[in-house]
Amino acid sequence: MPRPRSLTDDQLVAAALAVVDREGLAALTMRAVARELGVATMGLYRYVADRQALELLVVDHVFRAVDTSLPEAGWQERIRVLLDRMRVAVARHPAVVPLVLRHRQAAPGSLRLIETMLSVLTDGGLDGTDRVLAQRTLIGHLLGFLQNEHSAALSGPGTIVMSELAPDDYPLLARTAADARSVPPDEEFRRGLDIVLRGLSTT
Amino acid sequence: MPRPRSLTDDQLVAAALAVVDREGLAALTMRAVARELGVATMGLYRYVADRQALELLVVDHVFRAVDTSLPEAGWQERIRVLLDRMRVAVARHPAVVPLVLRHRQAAPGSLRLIETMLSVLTDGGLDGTDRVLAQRTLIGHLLGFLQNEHSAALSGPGTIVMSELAPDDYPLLARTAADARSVPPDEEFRRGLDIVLRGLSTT
DNA sequence: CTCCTTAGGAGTACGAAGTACGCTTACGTC
DNA sequence: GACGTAAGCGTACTTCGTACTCCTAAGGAG
Repeated sequence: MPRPRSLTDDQLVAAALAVVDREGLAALTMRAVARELGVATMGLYRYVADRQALELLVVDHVFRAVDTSLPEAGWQERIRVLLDRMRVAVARHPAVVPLVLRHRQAAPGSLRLIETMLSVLTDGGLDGTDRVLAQRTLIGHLLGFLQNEHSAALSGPGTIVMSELAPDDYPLLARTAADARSVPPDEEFRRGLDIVLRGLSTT
Repeated sequence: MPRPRSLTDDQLVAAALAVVDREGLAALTMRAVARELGVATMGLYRYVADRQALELLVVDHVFRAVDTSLPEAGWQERIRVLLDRMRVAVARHPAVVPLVLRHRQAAPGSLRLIETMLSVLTDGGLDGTDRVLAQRTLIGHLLGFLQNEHSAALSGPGTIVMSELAPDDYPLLARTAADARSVPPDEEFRRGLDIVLRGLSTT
């Protein structure tokens, strides 16, 4: 009956991601997104309650992009595939990592992923608090990895600085930082996840 | 020769923590900290370059409070003790978790902790990229746990909401969330860390 | 004891960001 | 073709971080 809305959620998210990908997370302001859409600043408030709601839309979109169909394989391999897809989905927009950490619990799209993870873990013979712990540990590992990667990538500047620290004060740190520079993110994630999965298997 | 500074770093940090503990992280503004110290807002800039520097002081203080002397025990047990001390140090000021995540790499006090961790891992027979991965995985686990705990504690409101989801749509999630409510944070951390340590041992 | 150096301290002000509020306008239905 | 409901816009207020300026006072050197 009334005038139909002229912007879809997808358009909002696309505009927000465009701003973030181009200018970084700090540039994600209501004004910037509105400008990106060719709309007045306050026009955005027709579609989202506030800035948090906009951020949540973005995070939800990232999670929804993850395919939850899994191959026929052992449960560890299926967990590996699922978590790696999540990692890759976030890595497509590196600057949104802090948003993902802040809003993942409130994003409906993440519930589907958790449910899928739980079904795989159940398949692996886990239940009760063991299943709770396994799921939390796996998600925690992903969150920790994203955080690590975002603020201190192994092959990034922080590692270089550490590798140049006075070896007298921090002998192992300087040495280890040098070793670290050759480990790419996907290898770091895969091998780290293998450690966790090994721990889950040998209960 | 000139007038000595009248505020110590410790006083700055104490004021900032007082504000954060009392009113939450969002209340941590230059104005609020200055008021807490009985000083003009701009007076703070005599002691810190900007707000980031103040946050860094806080994070560094949290890390410095961690005792790095370790008991005579197996390397896994020493790792457990060290990481649990880090967890407890942060848990004393729950609202600073986001600050810790943002600034840990830049806080000098964390270097000492990393160095200690590396020495224990070396004792456990790890070196090269294995040592890199072990250290990253353990720190990642801590960061992930802190993040989990901060934004979605197992015994918190988010879990309750999930346990009340439509069991038809999310059967495992609703069930698992109900199981989760009985797991206290320290148990979650200990058992999660055990999983990782098991994975590190059975290489 | 006095003076000089230098930091401490206060106040003002500006730009950026979130967002409340009220007016105008366009769409879909009768 | 008229009307009612939202859409869309512009203005303005509030809260922050922080640059700038001026004044004060501490404390050592003579």
